[in-house]
Amino acid sequence: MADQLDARIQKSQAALLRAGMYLLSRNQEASLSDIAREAAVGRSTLYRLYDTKEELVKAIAIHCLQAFDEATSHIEDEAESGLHAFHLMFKALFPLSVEMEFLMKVSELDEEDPELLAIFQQQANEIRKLVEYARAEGSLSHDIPVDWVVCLVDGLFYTSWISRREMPMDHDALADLAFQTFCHGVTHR
Amino acid sequence: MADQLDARIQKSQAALLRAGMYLLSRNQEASLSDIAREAAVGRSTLYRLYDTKEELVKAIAIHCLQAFDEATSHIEDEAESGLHAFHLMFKALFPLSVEMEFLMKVSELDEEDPELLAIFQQQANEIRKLVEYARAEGSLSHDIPVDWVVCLVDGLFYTSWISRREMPMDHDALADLAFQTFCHGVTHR
DNA sequence: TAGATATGATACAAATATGTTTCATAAGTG
DNA sequence: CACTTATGAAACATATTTGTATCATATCTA
Repeated sequence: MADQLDARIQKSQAALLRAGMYLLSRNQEASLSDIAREAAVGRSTLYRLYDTKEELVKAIAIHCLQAFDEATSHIEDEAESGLHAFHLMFKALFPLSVEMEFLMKVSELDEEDPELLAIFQQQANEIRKLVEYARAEGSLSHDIPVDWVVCLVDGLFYTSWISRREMPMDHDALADLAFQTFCHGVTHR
Repeated sequence: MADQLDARIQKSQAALLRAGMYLLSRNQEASLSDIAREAAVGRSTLYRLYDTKEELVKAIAIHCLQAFDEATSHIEDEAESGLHAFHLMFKALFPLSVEMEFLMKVSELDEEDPELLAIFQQQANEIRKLVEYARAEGSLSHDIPVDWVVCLVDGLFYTSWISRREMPMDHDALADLAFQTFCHGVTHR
């Protein structure tokens, strides 16, 4: 059960996923020609590996979600509390800013494909479970709805990647800021 | 100096701005045919009033920014403190969710046009001034950078409009939630 | 090394979007 | 009401993009 794929295919696929993620996250209207050029791969090869544009987008999205899963898989074991899990999550996911940006844009666009939708919802559900755990733990204020907290997590992801355009900052420091904001807001105590 | 514009032009323009704002905020790839159809206006008329697609987008963006200015103009007088101004701002701007969504998407896309860029930066600057005022007032924590707070405001706008997709909620209640989060985060005190 | 297979270049077809022009008709204006 | 002007429909040209097919060449595998 070694890798069944030709080395050339693996290389092309990796290059296309990377280029597609990069270009499409910056500009949804990027063409397949653009992506092939950025990947330094012939346009024919792109169409050979992905029948349609949708298929490429889906492959990239799945790739991003896998990266997320890998980056967060350790949290379950390491987290000492529900709140701590959020801190670890910010630290784990902020470095994946390109993946984050891509998924944010695609998740708005691609509401047709049931397969993708299922993965998105699964991802959202994991955050929701985290929120509910922290709430049950007594860490979260009770007059704040679970739904809002779930959205706030996404909102802090968004905050972090727009802030990286303005202030060049360490991913880790950004995660600390987001976590502090999440817990206590930004006012003087 | 009465309105120099024919009533028909005014009506067409208003319909096109509205339809364009609506469709483009949901899907950046909406075509001019789509927009004309949504506006119940002939495609020829669209091209007569806006030479290019860029011009239409710019007109919509300016329209949105004007709406923002109008909605927030009262804050300067009414705000009793720097923090209170943020609360008023959330209350004033959250109802403009379509305008907000449009501007967020366009501001990422349209980084060429200097005129638009200038308006965006002016808008961002007003938020920055608000943040700096609140900081000088002693309301904001000193170990949190001004840049982060500025981005957080945008992030809470984002949070609010994704939350409206999941939980149907009053704009006003949403603004309260955002303000509370801004001030104290979401943890139990 | 020999055979299998992925690749890039090219040409091609079809669909779609942008932008222009024309003209009879409808609507506002004075 | 008479006149001016905006409108919608249609035809048209152009550019871009998607997707397919072919074929000589380069690269991997066994």
